[in-house]
Amino acid sequence: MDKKTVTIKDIARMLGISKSTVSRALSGRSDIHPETKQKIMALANDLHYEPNALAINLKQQKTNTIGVIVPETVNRFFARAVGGIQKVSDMAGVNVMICQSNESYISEKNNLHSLVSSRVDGLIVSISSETDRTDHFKPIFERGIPIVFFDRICEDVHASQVYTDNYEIAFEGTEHLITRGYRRIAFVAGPQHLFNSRNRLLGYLDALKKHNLPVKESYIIHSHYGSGKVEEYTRYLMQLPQRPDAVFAINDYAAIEMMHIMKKNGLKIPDDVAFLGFNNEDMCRFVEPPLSSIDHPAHDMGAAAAEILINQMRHPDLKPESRIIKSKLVIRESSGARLVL
Amino acid sequence: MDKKTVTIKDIARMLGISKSTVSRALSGRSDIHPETKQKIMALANDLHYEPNALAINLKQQKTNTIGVIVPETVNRFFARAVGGIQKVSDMAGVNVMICQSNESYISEKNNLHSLVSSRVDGLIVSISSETDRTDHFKPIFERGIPIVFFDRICEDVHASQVYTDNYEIAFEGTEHLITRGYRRIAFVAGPQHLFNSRNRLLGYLDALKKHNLPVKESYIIHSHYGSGKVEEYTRYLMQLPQRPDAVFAINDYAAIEMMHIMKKNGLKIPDDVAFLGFNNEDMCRFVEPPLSSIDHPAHDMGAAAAEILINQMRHPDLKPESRIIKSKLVIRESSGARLVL
DNA sequence: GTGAAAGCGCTAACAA
DNA sequence: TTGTTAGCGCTTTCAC
Repeated sequence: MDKKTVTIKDIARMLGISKSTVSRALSGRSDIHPETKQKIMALANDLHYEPNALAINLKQQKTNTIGVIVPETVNRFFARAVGGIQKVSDMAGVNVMICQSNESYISEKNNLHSLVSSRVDGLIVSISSETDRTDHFKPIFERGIPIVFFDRICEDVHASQVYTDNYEIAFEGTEHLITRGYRRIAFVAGPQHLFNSRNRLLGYLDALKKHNLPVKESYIIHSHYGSGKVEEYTRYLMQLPQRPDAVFAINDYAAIEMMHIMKKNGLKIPDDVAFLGFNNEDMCRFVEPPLSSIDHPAHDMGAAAAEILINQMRHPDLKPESRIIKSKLVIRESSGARLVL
Repeated sequence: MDKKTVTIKDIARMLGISKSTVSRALSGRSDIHPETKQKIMALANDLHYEPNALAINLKQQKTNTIGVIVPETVNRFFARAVGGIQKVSDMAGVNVMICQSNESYISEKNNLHSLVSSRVDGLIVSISSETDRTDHFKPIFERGIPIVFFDRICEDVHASQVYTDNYEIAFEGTEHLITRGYRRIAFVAGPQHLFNSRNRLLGYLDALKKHNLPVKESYIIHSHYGSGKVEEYTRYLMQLPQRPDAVFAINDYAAIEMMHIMKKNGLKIPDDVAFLGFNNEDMCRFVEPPLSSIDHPAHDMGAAAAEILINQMRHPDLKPESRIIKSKLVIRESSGARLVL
């Protein structure tokens, strides 16, 4: 069954010419007789010749490929970001290799080495929630492989970065809840070694301060992404002597599940408890009541990251670039009803 | 900046030994002096040596990598399937390259050639909704590269297949609606050149027949995946002289959006209209009322596909294998309330 | 236990 | 316009 794969050598032999001529024809060089080229192309086609990218890339010392490491694409934020990366890359004619760290430091490291071994020309990375050190990226970046971190960025590597205005939008979201009359605002925070999570928490805290509201440690939940502990957190919040009257959650999944549980326990949304999520998933529109959320422009972030990276791959002495993409507060009914006091 | 990448040759020179010895040490051969090995490993580590996978794979004539082509990972079914593929592959120590066709035939073809060019040792594919011919797979499969199609399989290529009991589960779902007392059951079908869609439609039709219900063409919507036309379909169904009293939809997104629109138009779910979706997305639990759905075991399908493929990569003369994974009807309130007549 | 040499498939000087 | 040759980084016989 395993018909030997056909190479330029085979084509050359069959046509009684040299393999350089075949190579020239196949790679669209001009200095070749039209007729010869014709014959070569025809035969290549007949034989279903597929160029060996390994050989080409080895020879060229570049792969025209960018490596992508994201936590996981079941998280639609990252799926959409990858979509943005691929769109821009396709336009530019560069290939993309996607890896998932599954939120694991060790997988992230493995992915990284595997991509570098495959000699990708650049990297786009959003670090795993477990990753709290950066020694794996440094030597690679210092060797001159351009890296663009996005969303979950790596602060102490002096590479390019694409992220959102976390602080500002968390501030704005919190302030929105406050002006709607909510006073006991709980915050479901992400891991604090992540730049994003830290800044969002800061925005929340500063908004409280600005409005002279007390900061209560008991209202701040330090969650891990996808920890499956939402039910536990909800129960905890509901049994507090002073139950919160609003929840600002690190992502929509947590917000929606929490809202669902509270509803089942007889709480009215948003009269008893308001909700505000993060990411503005499609589902926000369809839950009852529709969930207010922060529109986190995943696709644009991916696209921006790819733009920056491809640019750097083509102009290696460009300085690293930071780009901030604005997110947007989308107000729906889950935080919309209570009157201003 | 661009410190030249270090190769075994560099290490050999620096240590005053031959590159074959370095190679032997690095690839964990036993016939090497412990002390020499020690020195080599230490230096490799210091220099952050990264083996060149291109060179290794070119030499070995294999890459220990499987190529995956899925329509799109923003579709969580495929994201979860990829998760299953990666889990099994990781365990087996093989690499995975993921491509997305974005439901486009031409992208699928490009992905395919790019993966073959990269000399993947096998392929796992779920074809795009646009793909209605198979000439691109045939020559590749015939050359001896093992392929496993999953979910959206390619019938006329005699490769391995992993799919669900589409006919049976659609039959069961339809029958469930019938026994709950629904009589005018609309069906949102997928593209009919897809094996899945065709069998699901058959299951629906046969269930109607078994219960002596008339088949109405006007109740069958031929949709495309992700067509963004749900609103149009919904309006169409609602204005029918005999409005359907149940909708069985090709996926949960369509079902949820449709349900949402009908609710806004004053219809009671499930009293006026029942809903049944496909895929059992997490969100089914959180919408109002919770959506009944077909649990489509995405992760398991991916895992099975990877198992079969890896097996075939290791034992090239194995026959293609077909595996059917059972799906499951999950009944929730959206189809649960009406009494049996 | 180690080295020399050939070759994986391809491209790119350089010659002719 | 075409052929010859060297070499990308690595593994793997075959000698020693």
